[in-house]
Amino acid sequence: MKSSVEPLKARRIYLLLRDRIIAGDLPPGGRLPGEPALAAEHAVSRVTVRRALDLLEKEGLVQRKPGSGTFVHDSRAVRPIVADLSNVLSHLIDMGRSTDVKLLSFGYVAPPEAIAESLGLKPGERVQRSVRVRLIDGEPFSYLTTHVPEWLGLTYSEAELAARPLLELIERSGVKTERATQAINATLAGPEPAAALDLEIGSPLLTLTRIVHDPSGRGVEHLHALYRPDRYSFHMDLVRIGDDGERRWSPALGRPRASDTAKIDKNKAGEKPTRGSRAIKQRS
Amino acid sequence: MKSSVEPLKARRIYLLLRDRIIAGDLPPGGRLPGEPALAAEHAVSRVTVRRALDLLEKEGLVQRKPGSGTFVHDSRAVRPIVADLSNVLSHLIDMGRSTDVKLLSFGYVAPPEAIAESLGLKPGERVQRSVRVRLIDGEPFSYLTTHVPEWLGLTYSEAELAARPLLELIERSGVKTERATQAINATLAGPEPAAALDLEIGSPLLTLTRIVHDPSGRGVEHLHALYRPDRYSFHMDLVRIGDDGERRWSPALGRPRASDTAKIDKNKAGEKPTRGSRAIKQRS
DNA sequence: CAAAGCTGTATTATCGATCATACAGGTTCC
DNA sequence: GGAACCTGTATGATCGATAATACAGCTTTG
Repeated sequence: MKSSVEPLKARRIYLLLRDRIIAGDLPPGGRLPGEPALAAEHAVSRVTVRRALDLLEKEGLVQRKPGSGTFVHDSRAVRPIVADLSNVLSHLIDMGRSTDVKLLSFGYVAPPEAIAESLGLKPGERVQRSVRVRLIDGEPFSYLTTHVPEWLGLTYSEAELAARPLLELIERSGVKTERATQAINATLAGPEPAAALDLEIGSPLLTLTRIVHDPSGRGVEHLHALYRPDRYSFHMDLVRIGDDGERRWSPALGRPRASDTAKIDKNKAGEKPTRGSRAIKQRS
Repeated sequence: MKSSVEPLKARRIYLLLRDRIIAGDLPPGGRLPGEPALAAEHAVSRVTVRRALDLLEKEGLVQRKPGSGTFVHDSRAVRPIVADLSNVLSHLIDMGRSTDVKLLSFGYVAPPEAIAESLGLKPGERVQRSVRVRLIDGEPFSYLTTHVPEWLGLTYSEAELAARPLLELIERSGVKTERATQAINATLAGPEPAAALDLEIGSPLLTLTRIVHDPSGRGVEHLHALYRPDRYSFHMDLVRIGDDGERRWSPALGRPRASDTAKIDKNKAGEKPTRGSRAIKQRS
């Protein structure tokens, strides 16, 4: 299998430029540095820069004008979904966007040690492992791997997992969930997540690891979520707390404010604002 | 300038394996899949897998035993620093670790449009831009770019910025800061952050963008922070809120608990990804 | 108009990552 | 002991991304 050697320097430049565009660092409509300048900046040949720009153009992020320059295309194509800290997407649903879940894998396995430890399992105990992909408007944006102790996983079926939020199933079994800890980090896309999220291997991803505990402190769910950063990000409002000598911030609680939800998806179908429709809150 | 073509497939596999090890997916002390298996899994030749393992071994993350296998080195290598939501590092300092700040760049410039907008600046207004790197125990872990309206930036000197927290300087000028919004995301390291954080270009990074407002809602600081995910991550405790039909989480307030702070970075692992000089050959 | 800068296009050459293959020598386990 | 793993090592060939260079045609600017 000879397979292809991918254009990696070029792709990297593509990704970097793409990031800057999405981040708004390069103003929409503005001109980016000339090809020779970019070549020098990244210490590559102009040919390579050219290939990166080809990709950007093919994705519609950029428009080239011969003799003039290369410009950031106005229609800001990609704006991330906004989620608050608790990872709630309900306001998305309120806005009439459809989310969907695909179950990629389901089964009972021996857990990796780190997961066994975080769930407080005894050696030898097995877990239910599931991998799901969440879509919004048909596009995948998150890749969820969950591990649940076997005794708990057996209280629901594969079909139920595909259809209903895991947390709901857990509670249905009588387990109370009141506390959780989570960590947010970044990583690179491996082969499976890349395929599921429609990304290149090596693309950056946001990660969220959450461990849910029942009132006794026992771990009942281990969630590992990977998010496409161009389609998802965490937002939060902060307020100052502590005495004025102390420079501390604290998350502002309460429902997402109007200004937050307003940021969602600017140009995509300016639907009616906040229809109090029924909620199919899907979440994990 | 021919310069080198980097071993990119190999490096990618290296990064992916490294991630899995750090994440604890591959249990410390455990054996990883054989070289032929890894080669098949990533659809590359064994030689390439080998190169990835060479890097892991050189960093001490892995130990190879001829005839037996390749094992995850026990000394739990790199534990990220834990920060709570408000991005407070004070507990680190409490623990006797030394943090340091290096000022890389300081000046007054015309802001990118996105920043001007977020700070609510009038067209033509200039901003003070600074780039700083934060170190812990001598190792860089975050790359901070701040933009402050010119009128505010002029109230302190470059030397003061290098020595004192920006927020303190802002308050000293009489501006009150009570609210902020922030977003967390992921991206890839560009040339400058990569150099400053001692990373390869294309490494994954955690990003934090925070905009601080004064009581009138005027933006007074735009902070863009990049974090090395192997040295820094966000942690938080969550509690359930809402009526029981509602599956919502809310961050638990209060100071970081002991169990959190205990997780901080155990032993420092070494060696930057060596990879020769190449690259940053600025030829402006 | 003319200079300067830009993108489009073409050609040639190089170099190194990667592949495919083979064999040596150690370990594990039955 | 011996089969079946594993890592270590060596080899030659390939192939494609990248570099270097040159020139065309267009646009902008003074």
